[in-house]
Amino acid sequence: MISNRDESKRRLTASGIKPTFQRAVILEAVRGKNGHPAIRDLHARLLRDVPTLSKTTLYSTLELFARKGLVKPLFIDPAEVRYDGVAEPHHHFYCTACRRILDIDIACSTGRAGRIHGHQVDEVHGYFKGLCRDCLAGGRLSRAANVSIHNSPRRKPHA
Amino acid sequence: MISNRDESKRRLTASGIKPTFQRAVILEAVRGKNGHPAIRDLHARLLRDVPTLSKTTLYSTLELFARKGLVKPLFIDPAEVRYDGVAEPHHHFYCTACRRILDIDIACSTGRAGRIHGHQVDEVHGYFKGLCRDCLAGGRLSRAANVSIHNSPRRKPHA
DNA sequence: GTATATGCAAAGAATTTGCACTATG
DNA sequence: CATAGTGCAAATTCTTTGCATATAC
Repeated sequence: MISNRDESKRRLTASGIKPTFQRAVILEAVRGKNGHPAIRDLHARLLRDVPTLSKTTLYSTLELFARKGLVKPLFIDPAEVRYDGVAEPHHHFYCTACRRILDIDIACSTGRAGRIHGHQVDEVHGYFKGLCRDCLAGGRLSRAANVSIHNSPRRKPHA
Repeated sequence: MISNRDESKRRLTASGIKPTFQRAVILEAVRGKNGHPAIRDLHARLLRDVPTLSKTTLYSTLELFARKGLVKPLFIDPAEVRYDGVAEPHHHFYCTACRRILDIDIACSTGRAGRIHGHQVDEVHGYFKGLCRDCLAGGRLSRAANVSIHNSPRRKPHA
């Protein structure tokens, strides 16, 4: 859709980022459905539209976006960094079965909390882990859940 | 101290773990001062006492401990997994300058929250990030803080 | 046109795995 | 003794880096 692409470019310009084709595509993807993707997900997904897109570009672009506040990296998945296209502070639920990350809409300490115990708090992350309701209900949406780094699944080597 | 070592062995036995020498040493270290160590920290620290201790053993032992509930892995440091020797639920502060992890003593959603939005919550992690009060006061305790994975420092390759 | 972005290939680090050796009960 | 734990070495994956090419303004 032209509108999404243009919307992304506008957003990039507004953040002081030169709106290249790749950046617009990437921003669009991080903000789109299938939220909270990992670099690998983005790479696999976008390769269809942009066959030359490299992981190098994904890494550098997402770092740039994070630096400019357009996306937030999440360290909730023990296997890899996931990216949140919604910059407004909110909490997250990580399903240890299907590995999806879902937004949690509770207000507890969500904002910049200022100071705690004398420490200057710049970020607050509420990470909830367990089984999402879809997996509880039968898990037909489940992806492979190879267990590895303790208590949490991790993608197994493709050995 | 013999008592700490014995205390660790007792703790291992109580958790149904065969109390080997290495395991006692490792448990002692995770629970001791310099809390929330990474595998690398433990390896460097323990090599003095147990020169043959391998990272393989550290990985497998800590996974075992986590499975038995003796320690909790923390994914707050973007660079590596850190381990908490205190299994009771509590929150954490990560200093982006000195990379220390400090316990945060607030009650917000600390316990097993049961259900949220229909999801079964098994774990709750409150991760606060910013500058600790020591670093704010001058940072003489600071370790090297090589920036990498966006907004948070990561140990640089030893290139 | 010139600075910046992109992408390929290779390096670097954390983590996992296979197998031989060793210590525990 | 027999089982289970330990450790070395190699493999795997994520992430970073160097440099040559291509693109945006």
